[in-house]
Amino acid sequence: MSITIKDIAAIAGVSTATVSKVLNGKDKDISQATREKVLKITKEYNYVPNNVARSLVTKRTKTIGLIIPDITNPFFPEIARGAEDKAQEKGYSIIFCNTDDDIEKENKNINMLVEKMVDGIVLAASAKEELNIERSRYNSIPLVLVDRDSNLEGINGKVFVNNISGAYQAVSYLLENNYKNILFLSGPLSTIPSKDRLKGYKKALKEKRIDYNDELVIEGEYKYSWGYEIGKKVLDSKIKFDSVFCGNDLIAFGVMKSFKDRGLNIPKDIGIVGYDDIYMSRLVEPTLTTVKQPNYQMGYRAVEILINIIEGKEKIDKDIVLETKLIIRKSTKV
Amino acid sequence: MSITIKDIAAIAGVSTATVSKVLNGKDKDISQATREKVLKITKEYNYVPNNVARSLVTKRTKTIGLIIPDITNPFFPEIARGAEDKAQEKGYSIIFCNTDDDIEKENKNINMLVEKMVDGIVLAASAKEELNIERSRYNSIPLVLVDRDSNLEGINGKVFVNNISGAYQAVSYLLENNYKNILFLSGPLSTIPSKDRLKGYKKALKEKRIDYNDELVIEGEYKYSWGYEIGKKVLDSKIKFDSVFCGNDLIAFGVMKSFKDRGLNIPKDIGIVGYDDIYMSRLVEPTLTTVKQPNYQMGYRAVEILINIIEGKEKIDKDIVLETKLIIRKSTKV
DNA sequence: TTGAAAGCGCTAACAT
DNA sequence: ATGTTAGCGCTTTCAA
Repeated sequence: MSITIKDIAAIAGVSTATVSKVLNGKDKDISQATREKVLKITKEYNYVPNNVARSLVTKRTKTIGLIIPDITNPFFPEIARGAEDKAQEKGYSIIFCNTDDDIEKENKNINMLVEKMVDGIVLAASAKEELNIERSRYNSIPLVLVDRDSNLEGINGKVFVNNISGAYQAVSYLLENNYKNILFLSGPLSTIPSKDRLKGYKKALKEKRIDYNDELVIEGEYKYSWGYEIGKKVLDSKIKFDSVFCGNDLIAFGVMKSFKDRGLNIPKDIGIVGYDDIYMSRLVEPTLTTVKQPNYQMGYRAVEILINIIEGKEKIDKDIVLETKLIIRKSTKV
Repeated sequence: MSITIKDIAAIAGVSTATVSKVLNGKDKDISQATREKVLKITKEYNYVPNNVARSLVTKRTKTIGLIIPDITNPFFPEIARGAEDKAQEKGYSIIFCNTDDDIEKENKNINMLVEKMVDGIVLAASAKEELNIERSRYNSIPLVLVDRDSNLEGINGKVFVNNISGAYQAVSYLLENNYKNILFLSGPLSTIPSKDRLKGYKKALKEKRIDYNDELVIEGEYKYSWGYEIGKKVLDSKIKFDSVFCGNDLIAFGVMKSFKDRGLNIPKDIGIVGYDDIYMSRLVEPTLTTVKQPNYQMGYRAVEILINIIEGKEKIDKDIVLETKLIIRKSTKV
């Protein structure tokens, strides 16, 4: 098919070993003359190294697997981008797989990656906690978790974001700006991040010596539609509140819409804070105060750790917790 | 390290050829007994096939490269997802790379993919038209273009969307609903899709026997901020219009905001149509009438064609043009 | 400074 | 029904 190292060697009148050496920069003791000759032929014949052959002997594919639930969910592209940037920087490439939070797909993907001999895997685990592929199948390959925890064995690193302090920041800010009764519209409390946000909410209250009132915490879904419905309901109920902390931005948008429909003014009548800082948050009316997660950083750091492990620079397992940032906009009054 | 086909063969007391045959289902003439024996050992020892060794001999990596400008741009995740779904369906995996519309990165990525011996490449070309990596470097590997055209040589397939009819649909709809003077806020007219949308705009006018007035076409950027600024300007100008067709949804959001700031009612005073149907379009107030592009389909079909070429099922080069769909919401009156 | 040779783990004729 | 053998294209001792 295409030209190989053997052809180059023949043309140059040297051995394949020599060609390999100059091509890999292991040419300390190769004469300048042959080096140049080889390089010239290489160019001339448009030689393309075959990395699968190389991988077979070096046992390194220079590729890493990235498993996420769904690239279509606005939360993940930034993670993927961060991961790819770091990988590219280090000469690695990324195979990516979507799992749709489906354990079966997740296992299938892991298997495929292992068979493709990836050097490591970054996994944003499925929300379901039941996952339990026999880790023995791929025990030797480094695995770092991103965003979500998992009960998988043999995890070599974790990069999460501090959801407790994220919620804490948001709620404290509300409290400091004279909002007293903060409704918390949470996503499903089955996941750790959701639970942590609730913890942060409580922590902020406690610090300001405000009693926790569980009537003010409502569990729902991370969806616009739920925000919209619950917004109406809550207005019709006897629950007293002057502000809302939402589990994510979509819920916030939904709530906002339902409040505006009822003629309420945001932030004058009710303050609203979201979570995620998705692109839309700066476009809605009023613009949304929200908690920004360092998604790009998560992907980037995860791959960084992974490559360090792969290349033996990192000895011990490593856990990293990234901090969130409160983005203050117009849906809260100061 | 881990167990190989040779080990399995030794344990089972058969040859590697036999093991290979049963593992690959080429076992028509293998006795049931040995088949079972091999399979059992395979399970027992947790054998994982080494795909790089396999690829070296079969010359198939079962992986394809996906090159896009930026997964972080809301336009691309759907394409990526469609591509991955089709790939997975066919037992392929996807290596993905971001180019940031940077020719150099694009070339670097293509080279990397070629060296990794991918079976084919799906490319959403950079917006810049100058691209011209020597196609000879990877002449043999199938390449299909998605979304954007390119002057690359040796392209084996193209999957685009019909921007002419997309714009035509939008503008015709406006015209049919008694809007007379349609402002077209276009993105940069240097790209084919933008040019095509202008063509569609003109075509719709012509069909309704309305004279084209170039004062009503303004070229700008595909950004919220540009939409916002131009919206104000246009209101201050003497340009007469009763509706706006926007090059994309972001522009539409910007325009909408500037009009609402001036106390105009949408759609009563002015109708607005966007392009892309990004997630936000259904959340803004009023919800946005817009043109939906079949992005998922684009990715899906591109990989479908690519795999057909790879597997020799497709002989001739193939071009596909997908149709858009007008999503009617509340930013236009009926 | 260079080369011979072994081998990475697997597949695929071709024998038997 | 099973095994022998020759590679795939490359890297890497080790020897020259």
